Amino acid sequence: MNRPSPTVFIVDDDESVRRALFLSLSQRGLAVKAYKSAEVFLEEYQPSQPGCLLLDLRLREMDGLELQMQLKQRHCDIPVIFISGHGNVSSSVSAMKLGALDFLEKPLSMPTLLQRIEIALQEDRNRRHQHAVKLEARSRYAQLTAREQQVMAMVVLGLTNKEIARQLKISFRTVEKYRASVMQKMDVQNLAELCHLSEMCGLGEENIELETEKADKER
Amino acid sequence: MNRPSPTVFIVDDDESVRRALFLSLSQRGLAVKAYKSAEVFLEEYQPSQPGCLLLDLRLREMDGLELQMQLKQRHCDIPVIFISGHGNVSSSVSAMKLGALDFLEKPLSMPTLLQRIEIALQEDRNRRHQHAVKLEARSRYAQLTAREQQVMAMVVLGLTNKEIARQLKISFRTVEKYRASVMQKMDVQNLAELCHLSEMCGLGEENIELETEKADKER
DNA sequence: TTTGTTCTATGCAAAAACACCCATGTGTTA
DNA sequence: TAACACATGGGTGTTTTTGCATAGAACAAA
Repeated sequence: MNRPSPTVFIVDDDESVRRALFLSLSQRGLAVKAYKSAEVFLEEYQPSQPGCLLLDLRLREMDGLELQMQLKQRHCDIPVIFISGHGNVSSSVSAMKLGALDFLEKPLSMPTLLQRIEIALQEDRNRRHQHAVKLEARSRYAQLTAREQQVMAMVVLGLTNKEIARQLKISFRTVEKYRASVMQKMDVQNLAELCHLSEMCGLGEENIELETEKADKER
Repeated sequence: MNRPSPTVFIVDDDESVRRALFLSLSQRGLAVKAYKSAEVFLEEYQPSQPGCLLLDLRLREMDGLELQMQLKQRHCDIPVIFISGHGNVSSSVSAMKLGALDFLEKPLSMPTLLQRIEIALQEDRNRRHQHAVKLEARSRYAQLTAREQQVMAMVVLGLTNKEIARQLKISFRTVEKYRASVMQKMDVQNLAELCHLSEMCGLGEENIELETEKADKER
């Protein structure tokens, strides 16, 4: 697989700004792509492409905040640096509350911008790594059968095979079987790793419904 | 133990603003305490006191951002709502990056303010709950002996007693003993719970140093 | 219809964890 | 010195987990 190099995406409706940024950033060895509107960017952007987004607050049709929300809705968590000529406090606070990494005002100081871009690209690497780990675990989890998912959820809660068997009203030995399948399919060597994976990726919280433990006498 | 009711702390150097806010908020049944400077607040504030902080950006000596940083340094994570008469984008962005919950501009809309205060108080409850859980776990962890902490770290990584024994160059039986102590002192019933606790509270990542597993032949 | 997957159940044996009991040596502290 | 906490080792026995092998019933897909 080829690793695309991180790209600085620019969305600004001012042609001269786009050109200036494009030149300065390219000159420093960064890959740059510029768009004149949020709509065009949304159309073309591939979430698999690593990078960060320099986003102008005020745009013709869809404005910067709206684009940010759209990206959020589509679960694109590319780091966003807002850039604004006539930004006010209210919009900058909204942007930050929505998760923007930074909010810079024109005229831009090139050293500052470059530094923030560095931070944003690093943040992107971190997020992508986290995301990859999560995806990998989720894909393995998806390969478990319904029963196996149930058993896994209970195992991670610390129930013993016998307790699980009672809850599910199946044989103790059958639970052992499922448990072994889970360990194999999730590709973990021990309970601790399974717990770790489960916590990291928030797996299995949905399909458990425990009875309230009536008589624990019969073992 | 008596549960102090959540308090809205106000730090503003304008006497009339303090009085106005005090009155409006008290009227709505909120406990309010007002301070005329960051210094006085820092002096009097007890981190154990639940609530939120309405903080004026511009103050005479220490300004709002400086106070926010001071609080952060002292690990007080009281939710902060900034209030500013002549705030600019740059300071509002700094405040948000430092973790402020919100940043409102004067003149204040009372319904908005009340709504944000509600959010802040809820956030405070959440943070305090999290913090209490963490403290409880950490205090139990602190009662473990050095050896027990080492063993716990390895157990949570999924090592078996035999593997741990090899790493620490002590007897397998001794490890069993430590492991049992850990489970008892940490007050958990099974490995899953211990892992959960450890992940939640970031315990034990410091005192492990594993060898690189040379020959696994001798068991 | 055959093939494949899933859910179910069981037998057997080894490994691991857990729960009691015991003891020794080495410090620190009252 | 006596009491105490800690690290260390061991005995014995139970419970739990794990690995491997077998196998029937239900159901869906080829």
